[in-house]
Amino acid sequence: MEVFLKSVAALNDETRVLILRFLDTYGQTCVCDMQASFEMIQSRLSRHLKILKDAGFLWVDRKGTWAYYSIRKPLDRFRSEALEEIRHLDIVLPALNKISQTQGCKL
Amino acid sequence: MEVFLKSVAALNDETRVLILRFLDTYGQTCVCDMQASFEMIQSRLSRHLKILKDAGFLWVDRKGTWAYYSIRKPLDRFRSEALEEIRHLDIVLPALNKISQTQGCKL
DNA sequence: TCTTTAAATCAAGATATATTGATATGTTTA
DNA sequence: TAAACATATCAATATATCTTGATTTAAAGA
Repeated sequence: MEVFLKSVAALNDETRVLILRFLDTYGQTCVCDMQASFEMIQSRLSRHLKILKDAGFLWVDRKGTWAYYSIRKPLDRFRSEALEEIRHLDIVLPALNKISQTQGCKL
Repeated sequence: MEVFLKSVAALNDETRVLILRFLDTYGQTCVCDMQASFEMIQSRLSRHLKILKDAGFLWVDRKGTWAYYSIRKPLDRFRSEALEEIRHLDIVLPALNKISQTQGCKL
């Protein structure tokens, strides 16, 4: 029950659904590029990423001070069904703003 | 997005997960039997049933003053996957206490 | 080692959701 | 039509979650 409710709680927020859709669309992305793309303040984004990670949806790859998040694979059945549902939602996704490649992550 | 989040929000509560499992296990049940089975105060149960119904998980059949709730069929893909997941959770379900058949719903 | 940078965590306030007890609605029966 | 009953809704409080800004951690480079 705990694990199921944790997955559901993670899905129960529009911001996190957008993040899942974003990562599903653009693939592995570093935190600062997500910050720039979503124009979201760092602590807020970080918190949502943690919740999604702790609920088993995301994987983090750390390189130095940078953190690259991606959809965890494989997802179990329920989580991948949720993702499939999210994939078909009519959402306006922000463009991928890869500031990391140009000016670095000075935000 | 709205509809998806409404489904997810409905699932995001242990009591409601129990109710879904209960109705999936025992089939259509009247409110007062659920009250008796869960030993739950009436307004609380009624609220949770409404949330599940409004989220598309339940169907209500009214006969006079009585209301019989059941899992709505057919469920769409995401909702039925959620139900399938709930079906496999390790839950201690209360026994079905059919007070409606013996003393009526005097609670 | 000191500074800079990226990310995570913390604390406070704002917002949303759950619970309870009281009241309202609507149907049946006396 | 009045009373009893099953269920729904409301109002107040309690609890949980989200947002923000500040602080902390940890890695890299000067």
